[in-house]
Order: sequence, then structure tokens, then C-alpha cells
Amino acid sequence: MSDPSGLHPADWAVWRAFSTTGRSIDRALEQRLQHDAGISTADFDVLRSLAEADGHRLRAGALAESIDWEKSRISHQVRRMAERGLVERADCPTDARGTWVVLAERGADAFAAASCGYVEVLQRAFFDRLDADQKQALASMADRVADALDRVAVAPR
Amino acid sequence: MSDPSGLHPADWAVWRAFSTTGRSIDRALEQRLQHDAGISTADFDVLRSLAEADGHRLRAGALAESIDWEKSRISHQVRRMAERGLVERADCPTDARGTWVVLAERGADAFAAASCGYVEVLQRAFFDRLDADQKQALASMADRVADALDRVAVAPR
DNA sequence: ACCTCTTGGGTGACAGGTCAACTACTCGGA
DNA sequence: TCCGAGTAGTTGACCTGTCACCCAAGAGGT
Repeated sequence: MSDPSGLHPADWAVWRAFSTTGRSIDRALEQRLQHDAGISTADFDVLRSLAEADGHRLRAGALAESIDWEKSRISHQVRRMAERGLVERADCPTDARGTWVVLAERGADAFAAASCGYVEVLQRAFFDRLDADQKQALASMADRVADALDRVAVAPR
Repeated sequence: MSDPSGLHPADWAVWRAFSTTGRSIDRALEQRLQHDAGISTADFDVLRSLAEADGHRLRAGALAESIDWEKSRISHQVRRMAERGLVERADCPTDARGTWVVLAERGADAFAAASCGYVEVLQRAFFDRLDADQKQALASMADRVADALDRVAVAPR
């Protein structure tokens, strides 16, 4: 609830606010997607990436990279989505190790049913509440944090 | 990757930045906790809450409320932590339905080993990178979003 | 041709989380 | 006293994500 040690209490409150806000929006998106199209945010991320891709298809690795997932996560997720008919797998003719993941018709339908509500939640819960300065502050914060994390990660102690 | 539909591209980038930043920090904290004390962030949240409580103990429900978890999540988590000796359960004398969750010695040790690194990651990755204006922007954003989410939640369509 | 290194991807075991029951107890009447 | 409603917590089924490991196939040197 409060300061665990040696941290400015006001800073601590900022961190709490930041992290709970993210989770709250995620929950709202999750519920809306489930309600509108019966899919999860994980499903949605995959469908969006495929829908935007050339020919509605991506190699498994490219898909993983585009949404910053581990390859095994992609593999499990694609299997489950294929079982539900949202995507299809296809062998890659030029590299026998590779797999194409292809948007299936049901997947395209689900994406179409989902994206409007997704954007609406984001718009109403997030963007409508931010003025230009705040958006700017968020963007520059993200840059600086990403930058700092690189260093924290390589210097763990 | 890019705009899914009808959203200002710049806004979309802000959302991406916001949500990936949160996840990146979470990952960094998770790794650091694992490295320093062999615990997860879920473990840490529970330990912190207990460490701050009177007598290093809380009723399961109060614990759940203090970290905004569902009661079943608490129950599972406490069982696993008890198996590892981080916490102990105790019957409640005044209400036979209740359970006290008590910080065990190993849990206190793990918390002590973990909290310094936790704060350090947060400090270096997050607070050091924000100036006062940005912190202010984050805090007010969180307020407004929380406010908006209440309305989005009750008006799903 | 052969051998090794790397790469693309899949798998199984496991930890974590949610949901929906279910148990056991408390409390406030009639 | 008894009964119904609400409360505290647990449990089991199920889904998601991670980790470690595996395998098959390309790439490049000899």
C-alpha cells in the first residue's frame, strides 16, 4: 500500500497510479473484446498483426517479433486459435522449417467485430482524457524508460 | 504495429508506448526479484503487504483488498507461499471462518533481500527519468482514466 | 559429400490467474 | 430456537504464459 523503503512517498504513489491504470485499461479492453467478438486481447493482437500483413499472412517468427512475444508463446497461441478456426497454418515452400500463419475467415470476422469496440474503449478511457501535453509527456517518458531499462538489464547488480 | 482503424496514428503510438513501457518495467522488476530473492512480483506484493501490517499478519480478505486481488487468487497464492515457508496460516479465534496470513521468517528474509533491488530498479528505470512535470502528468492521467473507466464499464455498448 | 553451427519452430511440464461452485460459519430476525 | 441470508475462504477445472529442451532443416566451410 505504501512505501516499501527509501523511496519518495509521492513517487511511490505515481508508480502505483501508473501501474494500476495500465491494468485497468487492459481489463476493460479484455471485457469489451470478449463481449463483442468472444476473443481475448492475445487473440486480438495476433489477428491485428495478421490483418495488417501482406496477404493476411506472416511467418511465425515475424508474427512473434511484430507483437514482441516469445516464439513458444506464438506457437501455443496459434495452435489454440487454429483449433477455433481463427487462423490456419501453412507450410513454407522456400524454407521447410518455416510456418506461415494465415488469417482465416472466422478470424477476419472476429477482428472486424472487435476492432470498433476496442478503439472506442481506448478512445473514451484514454485519449479523450488526455490533452496534448499529457500525451507528449507519456511519449517522452516511454522513450526515456526504454532507454534506461537497457542499462538496468545489463547491469543487474 | 500500426493503427487498427479510425484512431489517430499519433494516439496509437502513445498507447503502444504506454502499454509496452509498463510491461517492460514489470519484466525488469520480475527478473530482479527472482535474481535477488527467488521470488515473483506476486510473492513480493504479498510479502510487502504483510511486512507493513500490524504484527506482520493480515486476514486473507484484508490482504486481498490491500493489493486489489480476488479472494481465490489470494488463497492459491498463500497456499503456494506456505508450501515454500514464506508465510504461515493461522486460525482466527474471533471468527472461525477467518484465516490469518502471517509473515514467516523466511518470508521476512526474502522481503529484506528483495526490496532494495526492487526500489533500485524502479528508481533507475522510472523515477530518475521523469521530471516533476511528467510525474504530475502521469498522476493526473491516472485520475482521469480511472474516472472514465467507471463510465465505460457500466455502459458497454 | 560431410560436418558443424545456427535458425525456425514445436512440445511438455509447470506456475500463475479466473471462474464457478462449495463448505462452514455468522448474524439478524420471527 | 430455528431458519434464511450474507460472509470468509477453499477448491477444482480450465486457460495462459514461461522455461527448458527437442528436432529438423538451412548455411557455410573443408
